[in-house]
Amino acid sequence: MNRVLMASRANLSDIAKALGVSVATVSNAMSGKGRVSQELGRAIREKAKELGYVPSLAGRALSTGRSHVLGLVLADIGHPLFPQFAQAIEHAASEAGYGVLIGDSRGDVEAQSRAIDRLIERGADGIVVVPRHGTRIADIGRPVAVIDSASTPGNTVAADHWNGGVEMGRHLLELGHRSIAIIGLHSDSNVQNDRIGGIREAFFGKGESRLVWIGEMERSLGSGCPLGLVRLVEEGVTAFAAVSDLHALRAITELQQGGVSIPADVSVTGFDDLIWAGVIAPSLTTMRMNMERIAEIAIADLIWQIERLNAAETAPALPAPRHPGRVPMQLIMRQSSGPVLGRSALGDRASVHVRSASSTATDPA
Amino acid sequence: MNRVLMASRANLSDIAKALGVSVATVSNAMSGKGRVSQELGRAIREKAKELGYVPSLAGRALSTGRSHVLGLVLADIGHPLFPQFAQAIEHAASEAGYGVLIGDSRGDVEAQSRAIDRLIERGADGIVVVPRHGTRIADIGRPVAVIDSASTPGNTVAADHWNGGVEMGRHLLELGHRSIAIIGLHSDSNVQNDRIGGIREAFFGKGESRLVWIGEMERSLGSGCPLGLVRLVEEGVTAFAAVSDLHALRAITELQQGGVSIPADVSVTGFDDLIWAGVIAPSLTTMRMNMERIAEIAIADLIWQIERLNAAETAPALPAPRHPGRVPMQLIMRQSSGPVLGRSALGDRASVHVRSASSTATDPA
DNA sequence: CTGAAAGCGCTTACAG
DNA sequence: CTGAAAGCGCTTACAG
Repeated sequence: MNRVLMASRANLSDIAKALGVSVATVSNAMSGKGRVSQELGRAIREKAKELGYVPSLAGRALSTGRSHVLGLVLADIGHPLFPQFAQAIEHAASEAGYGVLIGDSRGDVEAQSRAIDRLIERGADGIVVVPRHGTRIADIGRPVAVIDSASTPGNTVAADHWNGGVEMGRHLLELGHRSIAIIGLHSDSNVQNDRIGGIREAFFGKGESRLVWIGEMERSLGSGCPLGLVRLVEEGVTAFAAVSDLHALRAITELQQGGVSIPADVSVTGFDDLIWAGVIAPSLTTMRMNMERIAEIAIADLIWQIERLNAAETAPALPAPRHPGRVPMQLIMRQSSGPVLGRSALGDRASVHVRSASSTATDPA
Repeated sequence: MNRVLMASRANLSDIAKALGVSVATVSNAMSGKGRVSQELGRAIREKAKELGYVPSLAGRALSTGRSHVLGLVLADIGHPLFPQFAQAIEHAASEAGYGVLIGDSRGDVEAQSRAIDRLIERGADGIVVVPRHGTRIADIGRPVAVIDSASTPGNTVAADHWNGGVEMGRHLLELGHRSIAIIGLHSDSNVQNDRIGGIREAFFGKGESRLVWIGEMERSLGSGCPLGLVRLVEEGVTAFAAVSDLHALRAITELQQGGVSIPADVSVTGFDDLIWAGVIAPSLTTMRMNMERIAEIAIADLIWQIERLNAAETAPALPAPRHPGRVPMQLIMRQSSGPVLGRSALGDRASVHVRSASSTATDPA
């Protein structure tokens, strides 16, 4: 019989009975709200531990109207950055006593709203959204924290992509590069636009930068098509600044396959410090977001919104949390970016080694 | 006043009042359980829609003792495979009416149990675990589905890693390869061991395969160290079969940097079809898991366990779901693996091009 | 076919 | 400082 009791979880009422007090008192003691005498409080907590008491979130949720669960919606859960986000958000939320429910919009804009709706129906108190490029989050009648870029209207917090771009540009300038190609996917991403804007700002008046849009090339040549980077090298480009490590990886392999050596012949840099950045050869110089900090701020902001909602007119308005909307990025210098060497002869050298896969690339126009 | 009512969500009681019936009947009509007359049922559902009724999961959870939330715990949420898992699990769970709460064990074995505990405290009805290499999941007194490898005790469902290995081995044999190197991380992963075992089985008596353990090399040379693959090519290896696309990527870049051309000089293959497999140059031949199917089966099994728990002695025992513990993998042939060409001269050719980063690699012993 | 009632586990004013 | 009571929204036997 004892076993039977052990099997089903103890609840407040069990503790109350065991101690001959009321559940209200037990509840107060556990939450530290209503004042309970020191000794009774201690006795209750002890008994709770003894019985292996675990509060029922469902019961609490029902009476407080708050689930202590947050939703996390990403434009594309399949994106290689998702793990970093998920890990950081989960950690920050967990520290604050919240669980994280995932929603997937599979890269589909319309599905994004449905994912958010589902999360809300599931009772999420608030939602963290890393929106799809060019999407605007509608008012969903519940707290939302948007992580995108400072230039996105309604953005809550994000890495300082623009300045990250500036720093990356400066890094390349310091290495002696004066003609670079910036590689992006498409122009409707605020994050990419900011990074690109920053790089160009750094180069303004000090060197020239041209743009390679992968998305456009793929639209005509098909996914995974060569980007024609070797030709750019022949034209004098000495560095490729990709706005994502994924594109940087693509550039590195295409260049290597074309016989261009990195960083001896050209430099390549990326963004985000994705999983492979440290292990490919050469290892990739990249610009990393401070996910921990971003997640912390997003969660703090969300929780503030949630609590303000609960406080309503009762308490004096909670002061809005002061936080920077932009969190600095960090340059991780690795092997793929190096000083400009004697590259004048490179054009010839590269063309000699060019092999089919990349040499057949049409113009990067 | 109408607005006020709209603002706070409608509940069963609102519907009941509006129609002059009892909440029990409304509940029955909505769930389709107790029999309710056709017309009343229709009227109720109509009114529910009109009022924008969204059931309260908290209320339901409290009365049924089931949260309809599942936990997803991965050894390492930072693993590049996590997005695939998360997406597939989220989808399958969502189809079955369950939400997915994420837990992160940050690659730490002990943290894995704590992550599971936290998820349970949050009320998860069951847990999907993709365990850390070499970990055994303790009985947590709640339904669990383990996704690892068929050779893991207690495994619920997984890709057929062994056979995937066999198929990959055959693919390489068909291309004419007779001497290959298999690249793995470390030997305490069942998944890796199965994949390796399969490849070796295919090669048994038909060619030779040697093993490169990245983990061991890194322990002595540091993370991201060169793997000495060019030397292996000089010794006659014509193909590298990595048990993960991450290692394949490392191999490809190291070989390319060393002046070895892929697939003209050697073939490289991977596993998992990670995000970059299709876009690097050359694109990567790999073996893909059927995540959708695996997730479906894991979720179905989990839900069966959950329902059996509820049914208890009442109903006749639910028949256990019949499912294959091993889901076939699929070979994705891309450019990185090709037929063996005249490679006799390769040894010299490669050594000529070798550059510092990889040429200084010590023995892969 | 429909409804009254109890209960899931917790919190929160309100009395004492 | 402590407790009795109501209520959060739903479900589930059990009557009618």
